[in-house]
Amino acid sequence: MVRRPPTTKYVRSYRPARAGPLIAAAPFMRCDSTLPAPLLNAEEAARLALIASIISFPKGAWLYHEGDEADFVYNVIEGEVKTFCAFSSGRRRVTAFVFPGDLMGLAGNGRYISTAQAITPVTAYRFPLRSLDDLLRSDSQLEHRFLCKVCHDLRAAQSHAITLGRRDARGKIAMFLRELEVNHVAESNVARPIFLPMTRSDVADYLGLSLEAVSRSFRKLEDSGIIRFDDRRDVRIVDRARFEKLAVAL
Amino acid sequence: MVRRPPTTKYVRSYRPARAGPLIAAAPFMRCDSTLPAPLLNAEEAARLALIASIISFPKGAWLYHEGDEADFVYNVIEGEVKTFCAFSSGRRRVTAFVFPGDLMGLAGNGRYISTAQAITPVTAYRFPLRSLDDLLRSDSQLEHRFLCKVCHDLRAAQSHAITLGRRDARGKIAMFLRELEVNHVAESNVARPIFLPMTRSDVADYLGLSLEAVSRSFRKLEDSGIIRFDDRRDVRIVDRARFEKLAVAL
DNA sequence: CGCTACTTTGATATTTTTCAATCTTGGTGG
DNA sequence: CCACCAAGATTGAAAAATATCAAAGTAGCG
Repeated sequence: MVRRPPTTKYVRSYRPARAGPLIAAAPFMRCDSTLPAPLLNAEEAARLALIASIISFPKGAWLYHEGDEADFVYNVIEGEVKTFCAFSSGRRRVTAFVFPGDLMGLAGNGRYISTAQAITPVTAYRFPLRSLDDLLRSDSQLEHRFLCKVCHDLRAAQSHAITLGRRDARGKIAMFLRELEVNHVAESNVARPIFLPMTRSDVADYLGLSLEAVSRSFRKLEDSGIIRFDDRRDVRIVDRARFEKLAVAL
Repeated sequence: MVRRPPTTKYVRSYRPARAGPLIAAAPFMRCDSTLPAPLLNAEEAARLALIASIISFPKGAWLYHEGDEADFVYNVIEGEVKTFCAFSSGRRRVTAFVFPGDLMGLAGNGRYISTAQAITPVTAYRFPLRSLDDLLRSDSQLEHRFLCKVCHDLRAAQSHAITLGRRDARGKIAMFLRELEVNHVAESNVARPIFLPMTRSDVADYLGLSLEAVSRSFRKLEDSGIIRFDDRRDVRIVDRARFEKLAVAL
């Protein structure tokens, strides 16, 4: 029933631009900032790089499929990915948007629990699960970093669940925008519009709304003067105070 | 604004009935079963027990509060706990129900991200975060177990998000019941009614519904002959086929 | 045995989903 | 370089569902 295009393979063998994987997460223990920060130091990244290859995917490519044997874990370097579950009704539920610094494919117990598709051209480190498992078992320090990252992702998933629990479309959209914004801030401190690499339909599947509701909510927010679209993919928060009032979990 | 009863402290210093903590999770790597299974062997449990104390809480007690310094991690031995976020509107969102074999309090980055309250009398192992962190750093094997467990919880949180994404109350209820049922099966293979330790209001806050919608959905399912209540807290699946049709993510 | 907290049930109002049609935009190829 | 095409996005009107408000019914606990 579910269409299953083959997993796209585009191994590029160029040299890493960086010393190694960048894994971002808010720290596990007490710390000043709650913002995601690079988790690995140069040496740790280098150890990881030894088992990694770099792989690139064009926009729309499938990285892996729900139910497939989980052979690889990915660490996104550039671009954005969505992970989703597709149901027999044709409906989809997006479980996460994956950004640079994030891990993907780790959550499967032997098999991937969701399908991953590139929503922009993507470059990522790819770790054979087998090698990664061996490495982590023998490298306690590195394993601790992974534990931090997964805890971070768990928090993010719970936060997503809180967003989904809201019953007003505009509130969901506001919380979603703020989530994206935090990501931006983490990347650079420049105040720039929030970039929406995903389609309205993806947003709908992520927030548990119809795509029409997403479209209408964006419009209402813009008409109220709370946000402003530069174009369909770039939004600015115009009225911060009212925006925050909406985005505060209700 | 938010009422904040003091964290209840009832340290009981009896000897553990078991050799040590029981942490349940579906395995990380490929494996036959996807059901949660005990993750620790006797030796691992013993090592953990060295830094643990056993603590008991009466029904309704607060284990910790959102925003508090995260000093302890808990492993539930008996009883059930809910973790939730309370908002200024007085509304609550239940992020998880915690059962025996589960971990709690691990996800905070220095501070707890939710409030934990016992919904039945609870007994739990309590690990000082500081000691646990030291132990995990020095005990790679044990750390790997924790990584498995957190991955498991991440999957569970994403599954929760999928449930929340549904727009029909009955479907949400069905998925919720199945989630509880899997938990039961893991505990023992006996076919017995599904026990609902939480209130309808808790269920509503977990599923993003009003408590009236929860009540009505239960009734509709019972009137349709799909489920049957022995009493308000014990449900049986009467018509498995139709139940599964509902519970399949739509 | 009575109180209190939790549940159920009913009627109404609000929202969103659906269904359908139109409009944009980005990409392709002539 | 421009026109065309297809996927994505918007908008409108009607229908369905849940939220809300209000009141009455249960059950558990001391």
